Amino acid sequence: MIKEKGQLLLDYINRYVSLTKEEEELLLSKVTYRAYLKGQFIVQQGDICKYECFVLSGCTKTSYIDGEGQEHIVMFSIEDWWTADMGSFITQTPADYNVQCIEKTELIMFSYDIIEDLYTAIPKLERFFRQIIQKAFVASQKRIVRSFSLSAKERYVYFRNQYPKIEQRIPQYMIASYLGITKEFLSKIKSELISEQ
Amino acid sequence: MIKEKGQLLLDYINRYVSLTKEEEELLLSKVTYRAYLKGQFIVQQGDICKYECFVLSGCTKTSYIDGEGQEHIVMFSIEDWWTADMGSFITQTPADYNVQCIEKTELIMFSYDIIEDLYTAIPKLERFFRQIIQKAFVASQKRIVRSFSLSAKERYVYFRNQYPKIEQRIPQYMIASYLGITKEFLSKIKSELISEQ
DNA sequence: ATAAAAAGTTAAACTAGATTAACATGATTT
DNA sequence: AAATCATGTTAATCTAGTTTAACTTTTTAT
Repeated sequence: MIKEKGQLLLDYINRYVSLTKEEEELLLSKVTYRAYLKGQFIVQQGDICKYECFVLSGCTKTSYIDGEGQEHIVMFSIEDWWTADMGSFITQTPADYNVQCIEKTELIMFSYDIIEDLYTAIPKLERFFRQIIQKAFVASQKRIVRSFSLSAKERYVYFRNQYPKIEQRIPQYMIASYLGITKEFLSKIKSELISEQ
Repeated sequence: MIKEKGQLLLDYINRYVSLTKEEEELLLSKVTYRAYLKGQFIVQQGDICKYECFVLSGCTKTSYIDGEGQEHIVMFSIEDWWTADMGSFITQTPADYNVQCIEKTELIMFSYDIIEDLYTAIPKLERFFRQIIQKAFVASQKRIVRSFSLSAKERYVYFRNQYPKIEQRIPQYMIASYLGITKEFLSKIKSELISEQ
């Protein structure tokens, strides 16, 4: 299974660094393939997050339940992206977030216990992860900027343009949560956008 | 100069990885010490950001000027932290942010042209930067969560508790900008907090 | 096919925070 | 010491987005 599915991961990694055949084999021998059903949790708030996961197919949401029991979605992860509670993973302390599948989702999982060995055996992976985390950090900073320099409507239009494929696959109330607004207000925004042209 | 000032940087790095004496010397021979005056810019919106900077002393703000000419502060960096426009640095494209000193500030600068050589010569640095960027990413995600699950007053109280030292050093209108509110509203929040007890 | 549950819509009343504007205090320069 | 400029305050008015609640549409399960 991992042989067959692993190629997608290798292709992805090789966009950043070039692994030798031996390194590729070693890597695939250390990671785990797993499929989750829609609704299943990869991480639950309070768990110790044991895995960094590469998404082969499907979609997950990373969310936070606040004091009033309200869910706030922090990110979606689709094919060719990563999912985990990074904070919990790197410190091995209880997770702040839930990671839940909103479609049937296939993952390749890097466990905490083996990732250090992998870094030692394949130093290029350290570079690879540094690069993708740098990109994730930059994206996260840009999201903060958008959250205070754009109105809700502008953020929605930005989201729709940036992630046209995601929008089709996700219920609207989750998009509202990701944008930091209520589902009612998103509904209003959408009807305004329609009547605008 | 770098000999004398560099020890702070080495101490910081050695909290994450252990460098040999030779690696320490090589590192210090490749980086640059520089002092900026209050008000000077390290990066200006539109520049290509050439340096990742470690802050030895002083304080910088990283901010964004929006379409209406409003400044939005994305982060402050003080002693023992980093400053740059990471997005511009990693892609060598024009910066979205200004990085400006709000005090006299001493830096150690890692230039884009030498950092790749350093990674090659000292692979441990790759690990070091991976680790600090992971931490920065986690902090950035947490800030997004706070921005939509806390009120302005709660965010201010959080900031005050989290960064008591920074608050004293920074004009209030910059704190308001960082919190994503107007200076007038922060003023109101402060007077409410005083009358509350 | 039907019922039940989940997701989306609309509209009225409300509130956190913005805007405007006038004033107060403090710091810097001459 | 006065003048200027940057920073901070207060209060009235306004608005983007929330809340509540009733209703409609779509999806899922039986």
